[in-house]
Amino acid sequence: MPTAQPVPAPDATSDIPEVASVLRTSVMRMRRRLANERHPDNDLSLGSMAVLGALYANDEMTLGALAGRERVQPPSMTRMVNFLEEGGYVVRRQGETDRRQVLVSITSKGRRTVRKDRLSRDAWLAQQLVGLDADELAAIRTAASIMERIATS
Amino acid sequence: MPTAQPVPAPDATSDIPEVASVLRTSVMRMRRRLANERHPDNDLSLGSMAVLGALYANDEMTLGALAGRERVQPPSMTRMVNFLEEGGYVVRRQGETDRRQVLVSITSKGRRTVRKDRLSRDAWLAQQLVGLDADELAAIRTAASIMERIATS
DNA sequence: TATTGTTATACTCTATAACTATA
DNA sequence: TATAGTTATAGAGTATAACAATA
Repeated sequence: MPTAQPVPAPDATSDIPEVASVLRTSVMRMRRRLANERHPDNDLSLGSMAVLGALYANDEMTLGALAGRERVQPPSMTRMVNFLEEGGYVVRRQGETDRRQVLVSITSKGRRTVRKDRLSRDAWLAQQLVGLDADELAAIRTAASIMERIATS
Repeated sequence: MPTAQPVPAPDATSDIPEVASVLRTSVMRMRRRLANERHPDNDLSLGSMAVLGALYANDEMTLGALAGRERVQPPSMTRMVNFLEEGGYVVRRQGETDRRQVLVSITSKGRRTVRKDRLSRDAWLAQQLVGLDADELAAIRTAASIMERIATS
């Protein structure tokens, strides 16, 4: 029998498959729930709002950059930008140095929408988070950051 | 000027809107990435695999219970079960006490598929988690558990 | 020739409404 | 009448393939 030893550091590696599994499952269910809970007075899809959010932060992006950032194919981004442009949330202009490019920028209506909706569009989720303690919020923040890195890697 | 005081305990509540926002965003992107990264030799959708996983754990469930668990409407679950049944992964039988019910159970092929795929289907995600330390894995576990609770609430 | 974006088309997943069978 | 599940149908979101414009 081996001599008693300090408890070995938990082998984090051995947990990885299980963590991957629970993470994947919870992400799938969470996403569906989020899609169901979006605010009825906002006719923008979650995807469109994400695009608008990116433009809120970056002012002007090429369509390709938006597609890359949101991890959709260019035709999908064309559709989203069409929709946002029809609603007056963004404008297109032709690239100057490279005229194949389409530069998309957010309008003042788009900015207003982002600000107004940031208050309300996370309201449901925020409500679900009420009651969590600081450690739990920190865990979510850490996990979200890791997911973001994985999703955009 | 007020006397210097100990740093106040961070007001976790004030962080909630921001945490909600980053969580929502990361879930959306992560889900899309997961959908893109599923293993090519597995023709079962992520949703079908989740159903099979539930049946692996529970042996036999009604179609309604499966729909409730996966948070889809009954017609959607009918489709998934049809698909799984055609593939020989599950079988239907009529409820005994209530003959309106459809009891769905997993076949040995389904069990084999779950076992085999549990090893491979999370492989991509697990690979992304390699290198995380124990605290980070714990954070993901905590966050996943909270997401699961929220999504099924 | 290669790249950026668009158009045409089709597929997957999900929902609602109407229906059947059973309670 | 109410409930469990199915069928019919439609909508949202995404993809691939083919194309146009530009580099």
